Amino acid sequence: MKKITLKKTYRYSRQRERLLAILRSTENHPTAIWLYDWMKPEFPSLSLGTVYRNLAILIEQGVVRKIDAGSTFDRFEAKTSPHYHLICRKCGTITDFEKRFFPEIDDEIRRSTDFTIEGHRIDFFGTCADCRGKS
Amino acid sequence: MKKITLKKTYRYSRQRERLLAILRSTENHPTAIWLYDWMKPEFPSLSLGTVYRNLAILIEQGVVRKIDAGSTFDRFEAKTSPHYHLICRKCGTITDFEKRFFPEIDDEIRRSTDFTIEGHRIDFFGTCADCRGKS
DNA sequence: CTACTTGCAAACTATTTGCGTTACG
DNA sequence: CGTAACGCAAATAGTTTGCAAGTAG
Repeated sequence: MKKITLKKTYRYSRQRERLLAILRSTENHPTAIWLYDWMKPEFPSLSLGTVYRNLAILIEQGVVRKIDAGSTFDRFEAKTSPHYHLICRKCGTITDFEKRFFPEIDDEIRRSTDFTIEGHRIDFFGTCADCRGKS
Repeated sequence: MKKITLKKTYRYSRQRERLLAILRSTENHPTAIWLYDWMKPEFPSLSLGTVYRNLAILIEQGVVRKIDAGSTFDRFEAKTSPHYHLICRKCGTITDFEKRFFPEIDDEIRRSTDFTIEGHRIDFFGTCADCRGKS
């Protein structure tokens, strides 16, 4: 009696296509407004609501991920390979760290808890090279 | 020419003392309102602003930590030993996972980046035992 | 005494939503 | 054509803040 995950279909939208393209082409981990400002010249009548609605859809599709970095606002990234984040406490910059040292970590936890683990996140907090110099 | 970390002193407050005591005595990872509701009987004129202000102070003192669990609201915990979180995607419950499998992880990253690492967090996402049964 | 903390209420801000219009399929 | 997606603006919701009054040191 297992429930089949229903595969919702979404209609094509130029705005959403562009949104994903931008997310995929940037090294940043943009906020909603950053994305909005970036798209605005191309879509003069774009609204923030549309950005948020499409981000939600892309997240549901599993191609975009929301990041909680302790800020008051959300950041987003196009989901690619698993990676970790280096979050600077001074300037808030998030840098990806591609190499995976601990691919076996999920299994390790699975063995010792009664929790169905789908994935994990590892974030490192500290000071980035740029900020270290500053007083 | 290194800047000395200034040690700000805080005046005693019954509300703050109680707040910390509650945070330390609970297994939950409470929200601000949960704490507010819990304290209200003892401090009938308590305001939410006071809860938030004191949480900020306790965080600055390093005895309380804010948790980003993907919700729209913040959760808090009294900082004790380092541990990981199991976050249930269905009910939002956060369970502590005390055992540390990877104490050496910070050093491992330090060796390969130009980032001053102060600490890290590891959160696991999935479904808790209670929610697994539900359709 | 004096200045940190509180309670109250108003302000803020990021995000969400209702509604009439546009446009994909 | 039917209905998902849009733009717009108003609504939410969690958190922060200004100010007058209370209180620790």
